[in-house]
Amino acid sequence: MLILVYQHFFCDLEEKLKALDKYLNLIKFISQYVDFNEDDLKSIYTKVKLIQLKKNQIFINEGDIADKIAFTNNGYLRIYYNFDGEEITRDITPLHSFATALPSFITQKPSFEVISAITDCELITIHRDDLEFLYLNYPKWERLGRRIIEDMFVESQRRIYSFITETAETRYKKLLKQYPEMIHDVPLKYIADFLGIKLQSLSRLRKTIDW
Amino acid sequence: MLILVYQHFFCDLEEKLKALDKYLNLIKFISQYVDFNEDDLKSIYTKVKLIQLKKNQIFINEGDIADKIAFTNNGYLRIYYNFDGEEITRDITPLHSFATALPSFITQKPSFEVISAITDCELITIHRDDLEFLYLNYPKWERLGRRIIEDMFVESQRRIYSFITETAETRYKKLLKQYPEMIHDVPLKYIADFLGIKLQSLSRLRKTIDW
DNA sequence: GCTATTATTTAACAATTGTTAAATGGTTTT
DNA sequence: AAAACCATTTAACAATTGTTAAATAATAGC
Repeated sequence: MLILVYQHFFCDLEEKLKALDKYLNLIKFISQYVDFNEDDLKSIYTKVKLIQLKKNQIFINEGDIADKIAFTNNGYLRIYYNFDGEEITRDITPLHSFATALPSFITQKPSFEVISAITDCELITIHRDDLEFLYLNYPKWERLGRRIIEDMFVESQRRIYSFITETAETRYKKLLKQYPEMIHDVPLKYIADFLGIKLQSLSRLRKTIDW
Repeated sequence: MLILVYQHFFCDLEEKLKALDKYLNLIKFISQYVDFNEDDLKSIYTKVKLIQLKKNQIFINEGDIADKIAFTNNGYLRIYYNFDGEEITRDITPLHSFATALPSFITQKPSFEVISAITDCELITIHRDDLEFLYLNYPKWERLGRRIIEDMFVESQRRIYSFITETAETRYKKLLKQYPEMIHDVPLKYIADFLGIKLQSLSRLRKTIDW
């Protein structure tokens, strides 16, 4: 089905190949949720933008009004905020997932959260107005948005369970198991934050793990 | 606006008053998100069911396939699962909010989570099929669903920040501040779970708090 | 390659939270 | 009212995590 969509979607070969290269991950991700035909996909094709971020470059800054969402085509983003003079990383986006500073995106008030690139990143972005346009004009897109955020909520709840029931060591082991490549690209200080412990505690914990 | 809707919505006085009594909280909640007219509201009026739960009665059990969502018209629900022979409470629903075992509700697989009544509860419930019907036939409902779950996600992320940056004492103080009435109706063991600490630790912490 | 910078580790000690077990207090049932 | 049950507190000790400070390792810039 996915292949079929692809074949009909892009008219000429060159464009087809270029788009395949660029948007395959996004289309794969979307197709998990809603069964899109070529017209549905066309509706987004003109709306999205492909951007590159260098390591440590900021996608959404503190005080910005978040007006775009990113899909990580490549690389890792982190979401953090400044707390007591320190940066507290709340989330590290897995490859091929969505991120924005949602409180600001929803309310259109200045963001307290910052989103920046841990590694060099390639992002597929869509502007809030365009997304809103899709939501209002294509019920399927609204449905897609709802389903994606539902899954993000469930994952978030799973993480809360892990804070309640698991030790930091267990959380670390499970993170490694779930995202084994992450450890190569993401500095430990961000991972420590994500796990809810201090960098030094993570380091100590890593030393004493018996696998 | 809300009043206006009400006036047009219900034809005869008796029905109007009864419904006002029953569904006011729900309609208030919904109206925060989407501007509904009387027709929109009518679309739900025939779909929802009002049910009463006694204290400790179960709304969705482990192994059930979650096929309904609850709005807490009155009383407190808790969401927990059985972990290592113990019940781990992940969430306590505030008054006038939605709850379901979402992973099961989404996937239609047996629920690992249990939802039960902490106090006597009055719930407004809607069946999954009916909600699905509303989603598919009324874009506004899909929109409502998306916006509610977005807010739930944001709240969930806020809680993750609190696990990362705050001590249990701070989390407890903030909970008291946010939901001062909760402490009267909800046993401390559930609150301890919610905060991610043991009952005994919460008790110790309560003793040493300097306000 | 050398230097400066950043990332990670190490260690000693402090604070917080968990564990176990028992006591106290409150409610419900009989 | 007494008994049984559940909720909460208390306490001693254990385990985990935080704090501070420094050493070592790795990386980036020159």
